[in-house]
Amino acid sequence: MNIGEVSTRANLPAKTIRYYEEIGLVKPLRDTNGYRAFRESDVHKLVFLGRARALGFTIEDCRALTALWEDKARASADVRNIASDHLIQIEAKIADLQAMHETLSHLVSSCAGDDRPDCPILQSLEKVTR
Amino acid sequence: MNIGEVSTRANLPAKTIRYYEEIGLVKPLRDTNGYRAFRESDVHKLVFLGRARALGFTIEDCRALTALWEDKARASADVRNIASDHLIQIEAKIADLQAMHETLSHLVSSCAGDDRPDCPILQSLEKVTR
DNA sequence: ATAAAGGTTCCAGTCAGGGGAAGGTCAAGA
DNA sequence: TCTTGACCTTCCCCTGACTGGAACCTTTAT
Repeated sequence: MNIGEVSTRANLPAKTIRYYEEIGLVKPLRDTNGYRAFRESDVHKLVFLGRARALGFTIEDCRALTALWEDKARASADVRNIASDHLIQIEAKIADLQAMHETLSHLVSSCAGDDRPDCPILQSLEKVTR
Repeated sequence: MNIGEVSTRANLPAKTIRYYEEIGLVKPLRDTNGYRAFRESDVHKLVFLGRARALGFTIEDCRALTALWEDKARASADVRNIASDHLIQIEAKIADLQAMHETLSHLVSSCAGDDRPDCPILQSLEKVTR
C-alpha cells in the first residue's frame, strides 16, 4: 500500500507519516521503485498514533504507548500511569487557560470598544501586578 | 540600566529580553562598552510584554498591542478586537482540552491498573472511531 | 508521446525562546 | 597590581511536531 492510501485510511497527512518513519515510530517496507510499502499493521499503528496524538499525548508518550501496545505481556498499570500523568497535565493546562480567560473577559467587557483612546485592557497590561 | 537589573525588574529572562530586541520589540541604547543600556520606558514596555505573554497573546499580538499602547490616539475598539479574538481562541482550546480530559478520564477509570495485560485504554486507542 | 498524479529526498521554516561556548568588562578584595 | 568572580557580549545549535517547497523520479491514463 502506498503512502497516499495510508494517508486517507489513517487520516494523517503524508508528510506526517514520513516524519513518523524518520523518527522511528513506523517502519514500512520499500518497493523496488523506492516507494514505501505499508502493511495493514502499519496502518493500524498509524491509526493508533493519530488517536493518541489527538488526545494530546506527546510523541514520546506515543512511543511508550505503542511499545506497550505491542507488548502482549504488558501490565495495564504501565499504560494507566502514562495516561494519568497526561490527565494531570491536561488539568493544569485547563486551569491556566481558565485563569487567562477570566482575566481577559473581565478586561474585554470593561472596555468600551469605541473610537475613544482610553482602554482598560491596555491600562491593566501596564500594571506591574504580576 | 544593564540587562540583569531589567531582567529582575521585568521578571523576564535575559535571553528573552535579547530575543525581544532581536525581533524589534524593544530597542535599548548601547553603552560605549557594548552593553545594552535600558531606559525606564524600556522596562515599562517589557513589563507590559511579560503581562501580555502571560495572558497567552502571541508575539505578533504583542507587537500590535504595544503599537496601540504607544499610540495615544488609538481607538479602544482596536485593542478590544485583538483581545476578544484571543478570547475566542482560548475558549476553543479549553473546549478541546475538556473533550480530551473527558475521554481520557473515562479510560483511566475503566483501567484496572494492575499487573494484567488487558487495558481498556489501549483497546480504545486502537479503534478507528476518530 | 505526453501530461497529470503520485511518489522520493533534502532543505528550510515555524514559535518563542533555551543551552552553552568563547570571549570581553567591571568591581571588590588580597 | 593582580586576580577572581559576576556580569555582559555574540554566535550557533537545539527544542516539538510538523509543514512547505524545490527538484526529481515513477506510474497511470489518454
